[in-house]
Amino acid sequence: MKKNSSVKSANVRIKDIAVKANVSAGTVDRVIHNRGRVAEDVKERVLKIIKDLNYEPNLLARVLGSKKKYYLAALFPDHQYDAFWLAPKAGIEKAEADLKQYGVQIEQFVFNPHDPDSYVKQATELTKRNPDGILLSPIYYKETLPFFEQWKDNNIPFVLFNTQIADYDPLSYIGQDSYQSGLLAAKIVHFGQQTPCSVLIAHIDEQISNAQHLVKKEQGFRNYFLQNNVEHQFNILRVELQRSSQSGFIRKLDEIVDNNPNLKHIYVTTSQAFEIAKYLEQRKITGIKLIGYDLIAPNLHYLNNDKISFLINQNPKGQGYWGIHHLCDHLIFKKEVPIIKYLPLDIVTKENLNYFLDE
Amino acid sequence: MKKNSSVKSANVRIKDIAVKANVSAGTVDRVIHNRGRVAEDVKERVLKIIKDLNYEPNLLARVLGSKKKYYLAALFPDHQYDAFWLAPKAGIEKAEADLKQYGVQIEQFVFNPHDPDSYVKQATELTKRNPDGILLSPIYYKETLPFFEQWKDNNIPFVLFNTQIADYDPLSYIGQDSYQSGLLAAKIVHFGQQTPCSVLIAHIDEQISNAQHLVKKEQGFRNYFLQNNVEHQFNILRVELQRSSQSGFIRKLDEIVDNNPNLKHIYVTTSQAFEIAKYLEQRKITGIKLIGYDLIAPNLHYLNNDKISFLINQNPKGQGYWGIHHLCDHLIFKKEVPIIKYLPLDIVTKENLNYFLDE
DNA sequence: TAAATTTGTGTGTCCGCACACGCAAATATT
DNA sequence: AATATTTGCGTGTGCGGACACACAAATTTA
Repeated sequence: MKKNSSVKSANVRIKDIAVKANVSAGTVDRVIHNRGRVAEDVKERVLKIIKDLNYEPNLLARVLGSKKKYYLAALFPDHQYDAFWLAPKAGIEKAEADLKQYGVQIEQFVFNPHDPDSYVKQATELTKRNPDGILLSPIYYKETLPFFEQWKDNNIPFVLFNTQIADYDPLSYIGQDSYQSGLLAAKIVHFGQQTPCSVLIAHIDEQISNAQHLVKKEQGFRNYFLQNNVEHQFNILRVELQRSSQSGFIRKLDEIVDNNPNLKHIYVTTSQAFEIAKYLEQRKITGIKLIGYDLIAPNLHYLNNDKISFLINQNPKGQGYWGIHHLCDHLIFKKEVPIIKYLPLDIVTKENLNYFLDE
Repeated sequence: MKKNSSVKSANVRIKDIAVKANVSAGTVDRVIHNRGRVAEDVKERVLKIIKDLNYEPNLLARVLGSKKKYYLAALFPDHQYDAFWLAPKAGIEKAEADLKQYGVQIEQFVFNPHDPDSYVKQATELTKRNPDGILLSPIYYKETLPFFEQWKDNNIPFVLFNTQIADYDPLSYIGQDSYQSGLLAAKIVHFGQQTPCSVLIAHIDEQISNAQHLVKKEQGFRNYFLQNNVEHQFNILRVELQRSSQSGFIRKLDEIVDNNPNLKHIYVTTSQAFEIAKYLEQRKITGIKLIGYDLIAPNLHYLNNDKISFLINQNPKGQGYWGIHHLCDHLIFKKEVPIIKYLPLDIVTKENLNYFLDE
């Protein structure tokens, strides 16, 4: 019974529906696509049969028959400024290759992540192209909103990744759960530390004010100790560092290290853990364990060195890949798309690094 | 230049080749499929043009046009005996849904993992069905070889997962890198332990003799300490336990615990970490940290309890999923398939568990 | 040398769907 | 009442490729 219905459903064609409804294929087609020009009673009859027979259109034939091309646009920072962005780019390109057969073509718009004007300029350019769908990492909140509004008016679906902005309901958000990753980092620290000690949270190279995700990471990190009733064992410090000021960077660290002989762990909330590793190496400090983010080359160097214990990774390649796929699921395959998709928080260490490097 | 060639290649059709070669589409078709009946010089001319134009067949049209159906078979243990197998099963079914459009249909053959006869029986049944491709977890070495031979003779590609047998070169192997996962477990133990202590390796419910992967896990685990020159800090014990003998199970553990007051970590090489957790809970022993494998329900219970610190997971759902995909890449899409594909070794803890549960 | 095969090639139909077009009947406009 | 428009429906072609078939020319066989 059950078996038959599911097996059969794969083979129901428009023609079958037409026969059963005593109309022509064209009429069924008009019903399916809501093109009008169908008598109300006939329409309902057809609709009922479609439902009864569990009709599922053959996507291959659909795509082949409609010669429609889909132009998608992707907006994200130039990897020249931050190697992190190589990964989403690769994911986007992989998705493009996967979906080429379906008439998908993607144009990339990259901008300087330190320059809002560059962002706006690229977003404007992108909008002019009037793509069928947009994938973007909206790192500038204020600057982004007008574009959201415009896209919404033009009915262009857009998917966000890496940075979330909930206004103007995007089709979907793909990315990191910053709070949770803070919790996770704390768990690792806790596991690695039985005796009381100091722990430093280091925010590097981003203005906290403009980076909500750093705040959330810190909250998650701190809350872990509270939730597990071990806050008395951990003296939590924090610091904001800028790489641009080399001397300030070192001075601040020196001060912290000198004043906290019991410092055992540093949690770097950005991808710049390698800067701390470099510092520790230069100062010949051992016994401080490092946890950071992102599998970029300088981090990997220190991970393989055992100077960095763990890197937390949230599949940046997958973010690009799934972002494009979500757009296509919506546009081409008319599938439901989850409003939010968090990719797994991977704990990466020297011993399992390999598996995360390619795919 | 480069740009043009890649953009254009998407649109080369058989017809275009035919025109350029001054032959009909049928002839080009015969060349492409090596159906013979083409003059040698014409064949070479066509082949050259195909290459020059960078022709890539439109897969959608291909699948649509050839009404060929692909019957695949999957052979793996019944999840009734070990919940682990629910995951590969789910992956296989997901792949089936993905590939249904391409005419793929999969039949599952499940067996009792404790009974070689059951394995052989199902494998025989499967072979009778003469599928176009086979995905299997060949947990019985000796019993498997004759089937490999038979399939090889019949030119039926087969993909292995979870358990590797290199003889008779399968199309591909997908699964775990046991040695590496042993290393990883040791890394975690090492990170969590600054002072000298005892560590127990527990093999539960499998005869070591028949389970090469357990041996490899143990090797990896031990070698970590050697490679990092910390073997003197860790007193490594080992034990083989059988759940079938409840009293023996407890007696052996009691003995070890009593004789090793400094025991701080237990590494369970199978999915039965929960049994140890249960034991520790009953004996009200705290201060011993547990690392195990696989996200099965009883393990998750103790993971959420903080009785198990970490579970190592090698995406069992993905194993089923990718296994089927590899078969189809080979059979349908004529793509190169990697001979070996290790899925990421995930370190799972209470704090990132959610991400690994569905996808 | 005539008949039977074997090459080599082109043509046509189908796969399931999208979409344009054609056309009669019903309805609206003047 | 004659004409114009709209509604409701069917037909036909194309998407790119697979495959069956037809058929002339080249070869083989008798």
